[in-house]
Amino acid sequence: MSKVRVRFAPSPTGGLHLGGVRTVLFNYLFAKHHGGDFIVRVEDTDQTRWVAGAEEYIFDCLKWCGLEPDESVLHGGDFAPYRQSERKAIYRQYADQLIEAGHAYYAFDTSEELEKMREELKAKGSHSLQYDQAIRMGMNNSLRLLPEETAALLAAGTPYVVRIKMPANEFVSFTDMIRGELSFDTNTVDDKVLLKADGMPTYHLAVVVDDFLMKISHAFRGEEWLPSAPVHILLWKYLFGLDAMPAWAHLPLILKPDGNGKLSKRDGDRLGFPVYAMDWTDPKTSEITKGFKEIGFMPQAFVNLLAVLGWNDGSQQELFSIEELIEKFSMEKVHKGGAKFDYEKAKWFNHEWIKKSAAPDLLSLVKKVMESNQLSISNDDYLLTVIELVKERCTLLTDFYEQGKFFFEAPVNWDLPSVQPKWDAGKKSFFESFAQALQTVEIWDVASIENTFKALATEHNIKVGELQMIFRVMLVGSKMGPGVFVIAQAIGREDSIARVQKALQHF
RNA sequence: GCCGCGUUGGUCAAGGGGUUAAGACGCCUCCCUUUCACGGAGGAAUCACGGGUUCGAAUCCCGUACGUGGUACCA
Repeated sequence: MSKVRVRFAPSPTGGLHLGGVRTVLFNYLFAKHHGGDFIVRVEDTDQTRWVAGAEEYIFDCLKWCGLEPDESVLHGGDFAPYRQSERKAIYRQYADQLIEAGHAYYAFDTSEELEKMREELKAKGSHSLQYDQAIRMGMNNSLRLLPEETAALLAAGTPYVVRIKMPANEFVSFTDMIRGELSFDTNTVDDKVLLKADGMPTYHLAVVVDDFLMKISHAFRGEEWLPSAPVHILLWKYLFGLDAMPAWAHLPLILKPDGNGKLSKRDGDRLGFPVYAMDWTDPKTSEITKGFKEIGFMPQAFVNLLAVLGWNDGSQQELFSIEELIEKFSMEKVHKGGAKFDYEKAKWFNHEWIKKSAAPDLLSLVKKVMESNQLSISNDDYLLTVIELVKERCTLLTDFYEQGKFFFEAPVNWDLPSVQPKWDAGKKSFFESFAQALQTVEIWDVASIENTFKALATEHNIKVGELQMIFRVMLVGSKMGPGVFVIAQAIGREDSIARVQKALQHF
């Protein structure tokens, strides 16, 4: 087998959807598993849908995910250009070739005429509203027109498109790596537009031409492309021969969690979770759509959760590093059916990744979180200690602020409702003595602080438990966080004493 | 409407003729911790339906239902 080469072909029309990232991921994993190349080709043939900044944003997302292409607009490569708008001239000759061979034709129908045609079909109660063999001889195209008429129209500069001429009574079949043998009746497929009036190819032509020219060995895309697969297969047959055609796999869709249909950005807004990989700002409306990155996901977790949405290796393993995924991934194990996205499970993956990450690997990420909350970090070693102490209770990276801020700042208000019912003169006197005792603790560590605390409690004849809760609220402000004595040790002697004394004035 | 694809607990899923039908998320109970998590022990909950084939179907076949995608000079 020749070298494995796969491509992801986004169109720069907006934010990068989770389903898009998963398509990237499956492409990437397959390529790397087989020692092949991963190519990103920008499909910007629709100028009306082009959005400023979208292309750059897509590459930023891939970078964040760690799924870097071997070849692309950004990375270069032997098959440049990688932007279809820059390849415009290439497609025309293949369209001409198809026309000459009788596999395609010129169509001069205006959009009004097309609309009228569909209206009429509908009125007649037709089952199909397609531009197909049933109606094409009644339309304004080179199939019906005399050659002279066509030539005259072309000479006059009449706008036209090129359509594929779907053959009658044929079955187009191919093997899908996920679904197996698939077969389509050409009678049910329409004469798709190949070249638009502006001279740009549609997806149908461009994907076939570029996959050939770029020596793509395996073509993976979403399930929504299945119905037009016969068009692509036929184009391969007419243009380059079926032997050169890449192997296909149509990936299952990612569905909305609650009801029906493909997951969309709207569902995220509605249900309160991100759908895009990173924050996306609409250049027209300046509206920001939240991304997984900014919400607090680790890229490893994001990649992990996407990988197991529609794929698993048959074992019970759920946590995979990218290296393990590359090793274990196989297209045959990808499911046929779509999967509903479950944000709760997504968060669980992130939680697991935070727990299993070593503090130094979390350092810069957590530092950013702290700093974006106006908490400046001057001591990395101290932050490392804090990370180690609180990471198991952080589901999102952004949780590190709530879970860790009291290590840096004394509380300004306290959970008084929990303290006051238990607060009395005896407790007050205990803490006064305790603050003093802390001055003289010789070695400032957990055991010494705890021993001092407990000995003093016994002396004052008060139950240790109640005292501990109050001590916690003094240090933290609320009933949360790691062990109290661990916190005391971490924040240090001066700070611990100061917090107790300050609390004493407010309780 | 027409064409295609799909269907194992609420969700992700293993299992591809004989299983008490794994596991995970979430939920509930308990233990640990006089905090919150982590961790641990339990629990409720599933093969869409109807026909075949077979000694035996979650597994194979056919229907039906439901879901979903396409049906653009969008990708």
